[in-house]
Amino acid sequence: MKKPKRYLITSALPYANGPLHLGHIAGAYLPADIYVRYLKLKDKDVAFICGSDEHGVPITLRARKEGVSPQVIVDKYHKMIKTAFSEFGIDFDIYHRTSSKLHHETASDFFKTMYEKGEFIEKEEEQYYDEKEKQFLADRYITGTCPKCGYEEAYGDQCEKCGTSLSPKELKNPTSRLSGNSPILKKTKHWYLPLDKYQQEWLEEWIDSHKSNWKSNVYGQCKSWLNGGLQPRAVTRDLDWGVPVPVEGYEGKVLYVWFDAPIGYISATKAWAKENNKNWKDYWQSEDSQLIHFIGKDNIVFHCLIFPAMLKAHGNYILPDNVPANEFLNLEGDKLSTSRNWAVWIHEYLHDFPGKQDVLRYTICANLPEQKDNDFTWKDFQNRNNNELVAILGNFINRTIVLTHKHYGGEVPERGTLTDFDKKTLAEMTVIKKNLEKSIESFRFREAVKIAMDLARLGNKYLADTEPWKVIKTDEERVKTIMNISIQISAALSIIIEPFLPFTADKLRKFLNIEKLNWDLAGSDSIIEAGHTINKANLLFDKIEDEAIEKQIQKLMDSKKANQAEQQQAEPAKENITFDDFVKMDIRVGTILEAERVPKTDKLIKLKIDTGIDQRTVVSGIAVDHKPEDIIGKQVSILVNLEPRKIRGIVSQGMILMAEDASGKLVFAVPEVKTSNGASIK
RNA sequence: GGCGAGGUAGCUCAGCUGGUUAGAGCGCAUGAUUCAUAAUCAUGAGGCCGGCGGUUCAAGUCCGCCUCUCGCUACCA
Repeated sequence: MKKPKRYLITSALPYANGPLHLGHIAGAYLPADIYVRYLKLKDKDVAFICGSDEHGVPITLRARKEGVSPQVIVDKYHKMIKTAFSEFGIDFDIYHRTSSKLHHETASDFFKTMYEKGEFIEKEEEQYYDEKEKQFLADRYITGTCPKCGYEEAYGDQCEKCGTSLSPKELKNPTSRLSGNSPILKKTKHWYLPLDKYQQEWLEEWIDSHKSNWKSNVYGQCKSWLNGGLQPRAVTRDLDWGVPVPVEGYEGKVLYVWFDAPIGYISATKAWAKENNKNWKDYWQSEDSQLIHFIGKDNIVFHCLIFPAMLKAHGNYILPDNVPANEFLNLEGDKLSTSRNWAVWIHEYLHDFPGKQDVLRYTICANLPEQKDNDFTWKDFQNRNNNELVAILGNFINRTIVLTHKHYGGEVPERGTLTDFDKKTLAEMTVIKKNLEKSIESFRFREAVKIAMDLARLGNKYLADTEPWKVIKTDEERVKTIMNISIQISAALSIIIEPFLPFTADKLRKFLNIEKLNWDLAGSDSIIEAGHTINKANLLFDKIEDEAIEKQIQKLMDSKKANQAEQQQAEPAKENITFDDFVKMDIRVGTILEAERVPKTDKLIKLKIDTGIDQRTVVSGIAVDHKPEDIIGKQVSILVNLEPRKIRGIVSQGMILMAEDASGKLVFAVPEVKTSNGASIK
């Protein structure tokens, strides 16, 4: 493949609804930053683009809950996220935002072009409308009684109590969360992106063409979606927070956030180009540019299927050359979770470990979930620091600088005749540089960072084998050569660690008293000339003691405890009902006569129950905790006058009463001693 | 249940289109060494490459079945 003239690198836009954590960094930001720093060291023309995704319903809901405008929410998190990135050394060329005017214009124009080309399908449907607030209601803006479990606070898209996904029209007694009134059904028009059509026309073929150069997890995910058959996807929705739909007569509609967010890459590029006297079209609309999206696996469908479909439908745009999505990073064996506070927050890390950005960058990089989910532990963080950064890299630099000062007052000595071992070592440097390039260019960053450390290992080995501290007593000339070469290795290190450890590289350059050097110099055997004076060194890395690590682990244990406490807290009682309401329920004692798993389901068991009144079939979602053969003959409590319901094609007549704890474990609610079938429970 | 990704040394992972005694880092053991933050260097121990069957002269690598983990999805009143 021909070399691209310029690179357009994007990292997933973080949602401006919470702070950044470890998982974000590992997924989309650190790999991108490493890649970009590498390209820039090679003097490539690169635009590294990111920004906050500031639209969408969760932000409006949070705003409403906190009694402020959505803008206040996004301003807060945008600033927080931007600061965290910048302090952590994730060096975007621009960190833009989708609430900006430029973005609104860009997204609006993008839609308009597609609209005028007739790319969209129009559909008119009935949707709930709040007459008082004069607006259509997004799914999350409607609550009502869940048709399945009777929970009264179910949302329009999902019942939080029973987990069922719903559509607003299924809710009983729908209520607007805006005004508290009952909404009415009103016709509304929306535009859809015909992904099914694109799939047939070119999308599937295009994905297939990337089978060999995309990562298997990425390609596999795409195929999974394509096999399921893509469906037209609504581009617009009725909401007041977002980019307004630029069609006359359709005020009060905005672009769906999935549509407007990726356009954020384009608007951010425009903003950057303007500030830097560049032409944004060179990056987005020129075939000799290469577009790469760095994302986490949750974003694969948007960046590999939907956004390319948008770009192609719009016309003129290039499509991504690669989408190196990472899997997920876990923390101490558990999934990262914002709501459960199971995370390492970047702003907290920066506070707890000042000046140690590179230690975390290194640990994350060495553990990047490139092929599969991976685990971050604080113990590993400490080990990586103490046994690798301190012992191998920091130590080599320190040895070299101390020796140079001890014998030569900090002046780089002349090199004499090279021995075979010298030559071999210098040749090895070149090999390391080449391997490193190969790894980075194929997005294998954990391998890359290991190779970079190999250069420091090479340095330590060189010193151990040449023993300058011994040779100085017998052959002073020889030691000059040894130290000269050690200095060259140190200088090469200052270059090749820059993508991974930019803060350390900077420190090292100060020790060596040099400027930032071009990548290709790393393969040279004389980066620093003899006679150059280096500075005195302090330490590149400090040891991290057990206490610091224990403190972090304790922090996590505390949030685990807090979560458990929250889980154990019983839910508040439901609204009072009358005795009449209660007696409407006919609960009986019954005996399980037969039990068998419902095929092709995980949870369902089909039961035959003797209720005393009759024998009937009940389907129950208990297979996770109970085996069919264990429960035959068991007495249970059964609600017998529940409306029959078809589940997986089987008519279920009634409901077995179960006690469910916070973890979801189910146990039977049964009579204390055996009693007769049909006995009434009241 | 369907789809996708994984299951390789104590731990974290490489092993590309099948080819000589299966690799790395950390950890562990032994030895060497002192310029260096008790850091470094060398050597070594440690693997029925999740299980079973098949294709092949040859399989960690290809095919089938099973099993476990993760994700998406269906199901749960």
